Amino acid sequence: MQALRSIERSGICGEPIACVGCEARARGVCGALAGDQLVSLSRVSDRRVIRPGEHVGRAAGESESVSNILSGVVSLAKRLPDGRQQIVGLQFAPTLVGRPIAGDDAIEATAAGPVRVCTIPRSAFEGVLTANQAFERRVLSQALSQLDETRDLLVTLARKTALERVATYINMVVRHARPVGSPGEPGEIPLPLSRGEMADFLGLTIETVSRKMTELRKAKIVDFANAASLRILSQTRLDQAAGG
Amino acid sequence: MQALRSIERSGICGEPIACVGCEARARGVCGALAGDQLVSLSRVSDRRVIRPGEHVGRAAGESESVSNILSGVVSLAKRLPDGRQQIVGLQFAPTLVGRPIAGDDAIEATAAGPVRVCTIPRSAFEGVLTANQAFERRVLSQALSQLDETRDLLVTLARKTALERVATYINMVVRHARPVGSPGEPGEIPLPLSRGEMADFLGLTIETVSRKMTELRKAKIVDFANAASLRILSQTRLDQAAGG
DNA sequence: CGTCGGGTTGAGAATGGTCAACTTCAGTGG
DNA sequence: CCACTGAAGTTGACCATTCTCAACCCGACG
Repeated sequence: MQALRSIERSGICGEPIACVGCEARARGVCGALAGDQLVSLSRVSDRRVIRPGEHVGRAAGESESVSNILSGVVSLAKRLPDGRQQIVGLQFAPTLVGRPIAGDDAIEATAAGPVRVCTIPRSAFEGVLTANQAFERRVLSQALSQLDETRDLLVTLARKTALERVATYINMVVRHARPVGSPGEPGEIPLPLSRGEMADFLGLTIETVSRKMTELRKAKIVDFANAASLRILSQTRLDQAAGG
Repeated sequence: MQALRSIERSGICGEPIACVGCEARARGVCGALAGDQLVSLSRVSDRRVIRPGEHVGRAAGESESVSNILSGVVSLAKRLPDGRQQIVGLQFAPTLVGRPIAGDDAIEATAAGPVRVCTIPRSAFEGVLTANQAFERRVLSQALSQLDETRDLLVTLARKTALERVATYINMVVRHARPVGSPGEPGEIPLPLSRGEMADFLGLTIETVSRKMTELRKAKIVDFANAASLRILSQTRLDQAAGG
């Protein structure tokens, strides 16, 4: 969780050094920012690395904040009073974690694997939200995308079989692993979640996830030597197994 | 689907007649509008009544639009290629139905019971979104609320038992039936969804919903003469049955 | 009075959960 | 280098919840 704060500017056009080449600037909400706004935001923002299993945005009693994911995967989990829990979303770079505007939440954002984030106090974030309408539009757009994704996940959990859910998850990871143009068959794809986290995400148990992974392997749809990565043997049949 | 278009203004302060006393104006996104903006929006908006089972916002080959629910309940459903379907959200007044900004959707918004809406062409809606930042903020806020609700539903479907889901649904209806201050034990509460729709919403089958309703009745937690409404006998035990 | 849609109830099947044993592998210390 | 340990993963046997299929009920409506 080392703080890499940088408030220097790069020489050329006044863009803060921390923001040069940043994923959030290229494709995330910060793309709407320039000049003074970017500089003043970068002055209060804080780049850090979150270790696997640590919470995002609640580092050591600090106040409410919003974080931009720069790399890695963050899981959002909710918990029922009796302890049952469910991962309600996985977020990849470059998306926002944390409430952009006030509201009760009770969501746990946890780093699945190492995650780099750029954290901004919520007060500062809200300031930019109000000062820059293009920024607010991007936040709205991102919220709507997350709504869509959450609804898709809802259908998956409510209507798909265990095998379909596992296949759907693998497909989801594959889509994020190959950023844009998809080369036919890549090599080993790292799985960001452990079996237990997959179970939490897919509304299953560890045992069922394990069984269905084995089933996919025995059906020669995927193959893997270790549990944490795999290789797609037939994308077609994987899509089929994912059931839409 | 009668069109009740009204572009007249009320005498007093220039508020369009159609907007006087409107739910969407009191608590919905239109609360951010006044004067000319409200007038010009009301000029292109269209109040109509949607009959049960009809789709919202796709009336007879019209272009893309956004609708504000004035009264009634709208269900949002997604469908898998093989026909399995799932209701991914229920929306009550005064919330927006339809994509505020572009994006692919494939969601079916259907009236569950009679619904009154105020429909606005998306182009006009986007115009207001850009012209009035308070309006955009309300849209963002509503999107975030929907995200929260969808995540709650996700946990319910992924982790709760059939009985808990049915009880959770009843509680949800109760909360919307008693708008604000809840008088202890009200009378008959109408259930907006049929058993089949409840099943689609809760990720169950009609038979299981029916059985669990019976179970709740036999346990004297609720009571009902007809299938379409019920009476709460013990809110405490209902909360308990809903499991958080 | 018959039919139709929606709802309820029952019996049996099946999917996924539970509990428990076992394997694998990384890390540790002899 | 090897044995030990603990965490993560796999596999198996059994069980429970929910689904499937089918019959039946009931009220609305012709």
